[in-house]
This record gives sequence, structure tokens and C-alpha cells, in this order.
Amino acid sequence: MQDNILLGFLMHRPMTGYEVKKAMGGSTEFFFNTSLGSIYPAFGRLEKQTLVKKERRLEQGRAKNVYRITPKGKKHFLAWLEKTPKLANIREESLLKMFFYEHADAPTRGRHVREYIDAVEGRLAELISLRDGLRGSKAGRYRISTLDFGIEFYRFQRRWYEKFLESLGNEAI
Amino acid sequence: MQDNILLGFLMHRPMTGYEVKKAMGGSTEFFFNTSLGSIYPAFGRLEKQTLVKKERRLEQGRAKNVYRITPKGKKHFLAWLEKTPKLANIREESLLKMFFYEHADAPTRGRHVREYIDAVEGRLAELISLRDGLRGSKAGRYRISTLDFGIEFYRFQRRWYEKFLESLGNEAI
DNA sequence: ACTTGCATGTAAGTCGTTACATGATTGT
DNA sequence: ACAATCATGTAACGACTTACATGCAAGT
Repeated sequence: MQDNILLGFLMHRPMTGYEVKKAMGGSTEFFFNTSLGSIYPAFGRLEKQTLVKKERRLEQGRAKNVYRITPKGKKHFLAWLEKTPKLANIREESLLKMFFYEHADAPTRGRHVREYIDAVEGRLAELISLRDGLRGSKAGRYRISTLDFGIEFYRFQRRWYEKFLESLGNEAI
Repeated sequence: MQDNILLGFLMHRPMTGYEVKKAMGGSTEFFFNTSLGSIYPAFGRLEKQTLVKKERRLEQGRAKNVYRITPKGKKHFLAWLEKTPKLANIREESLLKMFFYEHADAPTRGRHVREYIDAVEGRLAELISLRDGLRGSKAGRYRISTLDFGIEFYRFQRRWYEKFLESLGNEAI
């Protein structure tokens, strides 16, 4: 899957590994992010499969490895893109701990939920300021859609955990 | 993290790897699931750390490896449980494809979203029937909370994707 | 006889992270 | 001079999955 994201970024323009990593910031980083230590080997694999082509460039006296997607790479990416995405599993540590909350005491449960809500609000603020920055820009509508999903998702979480916190207040201690 | 879930299940009673796997079904499987090929080696590691103790039992002429959590294991589990959970990242293939939707055509986008909503509805039906089965049972309230979160989460997704589908209908093709 | 479920484990492979290692350029 | 950013890569490790391999017991 990671390979297809890299190809997706190269659909826009040829890039270095470092540039792809930067491009993820503020765009995919909230639902997909990957480290440089993962990107460079991935480009190596993609090159072996001739899905990308490495171009050695000298810019400002610095050697760069710019990767360009090949026609075969485009076909590969579009074939992946066409397939209906699989339903995502929830995989949250917070739910896992909640599942075992009978083993924690009431103050711990309350603290968890309050701190979790704080974290949700922090993330929410980031996403909202990101979207505000995109207003009036030429950013694609689908990029904005992913951001909107993120914002609504964290709002949903905030609502849910606030209600949960209330219900904890009513628990018999 | 996986290790702590195994310990969490053993907090209830000593179990075999197979039993833990079964216990996940209908309880944690919607937000955490793991394969037997992962559970058995994990118990081996936990035993080396003396967090669990293997007990060889003969039941119905069959040899079983029943694992019991040790006092040290309990301490380890409770220490993990106490720490505030980290904010979960969204990591959904559907959002990733959405991000690149300018490269797909309108019928593909529509098909994706409709099929995704179908999958969400299927999952929702599973969760709702699970919860209905839990009504009146002695199931812990926190286990029910995790289920409720799941149900509300998939309802949120259904709403969001239905609105998104509508907005796709209005797109300039 | 056959299939399903119980039960345990290993091996190979995928996917990804963090830390290590290096070095140039740009801005203060 | 110093820090930050640009830029590339490797090594070690961790977490997990699927497939392989085995075998008994219970139900049909």
C-alpha cells in the first residue's frame, strides 16, 4: 500500500524521497504517514519493478535522486486506485484500555478520558487551522474532503468521549 | 501492546492460546484482533519474562497449555492500563484513495463510496446484533461501551459517506 | 468416512519504526 | 560559529500475517 502512495505523489510531479516526505506533511500525515527510513528502500523496490525511474540531478551543487513515475507505474497506481477500498478496522489503544476498565479505578478512568479529550481537541485545532489555510487556495477538492473527514471524525470522538465521561460520573464507585 | 491484551484476558481466568483467540471473537475483534501465529510466540515471550506461567493440563485425554498470569504479570498489566492512551491516528485506505480521486473517474468514485457504505452497513448490523445479544447478560459495562463506540463510529461513517456521495453527484464531470 | 472444531507450533514474508551514520547548504 | 534544513541511506528491531505442518476428538 505504501508503494501506491509514493506513486500517487509522483503522479503530480517527479520528486525526491525527501520531498515526498515533506509533501505528506499537512496533507496525508493525518491518515497516512511514513518515515524516510521506509521511503528510500521503497523507491529502490519500485525502481527494480520499473514503476519509477531514478534521475540523478545536480541542483545548487547538490546531487539529488529525483524519481519519476513510468507509464507502467501509472498503470499500476491507477489499477490500485480503482479497487474499492476495504472497510477499515478500528484499532485504538483507547478502546482496548476501555475494554479492561474494570481493572482500573475510577480516578484513573476519569483522568484517561479527560486527557484523551484534550488530545482530540489539540488535533482538531491543527486540522481546522490547516483547512482554514486551504480556503481560497487551489487545493484539490478531494484533499479538502479528506481533511473534512478528519475534522468530523475528531468532533465525533469528542462528543462520544464527553458523553462517556458523563456516564463515568454516574458510576457506582 | 499485544502482550498486554493477552495479559488482560488472563486477568479474568487462566486460558490456552486457543481460548484467548476465541475470547477475542465478539469482544475485542472489532478494534483489536490477532492471529494464533502471533499469540503462541507471545505467550512464549511472556513466560520468559515470568509474566505468565505455563501449566500443562490433561483434559479429556488432551494436553493443553494453560497460561496463568503471575503477580508480576498483573503489576505489568496494571501499569500499562494506567497510562493514558495515545491519540489514535486515522489510517484508512479509503481516505488515501479519496486523496487521489482526481486521478479516478466519476463512476469509479461513485462505485467506491456506495460499496464502502454497504460494507459499513454490514459491519454495523454485526455490531448491533452483538449488542442485542448482550442485553440482559452479565457482560461488563465497559465491554458494552467499546461496542457502543463501534456502533456510533460506523454510524458516523455512514452519515459522512452518504453526504460525500451526494456532493459527488453535484461535481462537474 | 468425513468434516468441523480443538489445539499447538514454526517459517517465511511484509510492513514499518527508530537509531545510526554521513555530509552539504542556508540562514542567523 | 552554530543551528536548522536538505538529503540519502543502512541496520536493528518490532509487530504482525499467512501458510505450512501436525494430530486428536466429536459430531453427522
